[in-house]
Amino acid sequence: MSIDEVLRAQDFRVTRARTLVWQVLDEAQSHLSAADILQRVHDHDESINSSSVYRALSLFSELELVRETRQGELSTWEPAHDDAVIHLRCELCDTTIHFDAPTVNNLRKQVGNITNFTPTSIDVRISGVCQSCSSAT
Amino acid sequence: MSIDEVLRAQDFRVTRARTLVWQVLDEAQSHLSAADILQRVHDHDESINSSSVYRALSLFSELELVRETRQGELSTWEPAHDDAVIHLRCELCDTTIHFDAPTVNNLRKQVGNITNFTPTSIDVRISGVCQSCSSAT
DNA sequence: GAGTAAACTGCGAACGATTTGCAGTAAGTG
DNA sequence: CACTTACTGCAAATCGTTCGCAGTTTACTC
Repeated sequence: MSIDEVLRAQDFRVTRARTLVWQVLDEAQSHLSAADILQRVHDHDESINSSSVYRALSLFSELELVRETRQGELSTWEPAHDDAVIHLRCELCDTTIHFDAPTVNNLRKQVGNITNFTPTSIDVRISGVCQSCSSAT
Repeated sequence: MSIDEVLRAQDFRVTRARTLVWQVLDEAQSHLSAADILQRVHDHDESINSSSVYRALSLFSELELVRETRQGELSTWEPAHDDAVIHLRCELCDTTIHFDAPTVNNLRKQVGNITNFTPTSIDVRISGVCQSCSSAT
């Protein structure tokens, strides 16, 4: 289902701002800051305002089409994905990559079994140095 | 080693603001926002300014005496602790509790072995509903 | 204790990412 | 094409956090 269809199916209008923001996130498939997104949107259409970008992002969040994450000072967004994924964030270049680890689900179960806490979502983040930064010494 | 000694050992001065901020964090042993901290500091001394609280927190962060975390909109601070600890955050009451899970270290090793990413710190957060909130239905 | 240099504080102004109010624009419908 | 109203651009507001500066405290020496 395309973004247009998703929007229309829920009675939201398909607008240039929304389409472009989605396209940018979908093409990048990585963590982008609001500034990144705005810049890439502007590559397609200078006239889109930052408010519209924020408004599109918050709509997409509500529809659970994107996932917002705080990284250091600012928020980043990426297309929504399964949460049994580890975010590896490079301290040098600030890039985040994904690592698919089924173990994460065990961790979640473990907590559910041992404690009286009922988990709904899990978020595993590891900071460190990525391959390209460590080889670029 | 008391906070006073830690500070003096590194040639920082022991001041009322620093002492109070540390005392508040140490007594709470939980995640406090800057506003929480300021308020509790003010319970002891009205004259301490918020800038001083922020400055104390950022000093303590550099000395790795406290750990700063982003929770939703704002930052929270807590005394530093081992990172093989899972943060369980209740979606209803916004409280964060700790769960000691040795498995976390396995996860870290796994990533180190399988990928070319060199981990330095790991942060596992689980959202859900805590016991008191789920029984208070 | 008094004297000193430098570190630290309070204050208020600045900052910067995000949000909001409003008047105008454009998406969807018939 | 005409009409309704959701959505947008703009500029101003918000709000947690940071910063510059003048005045105060700390730690140190005598």
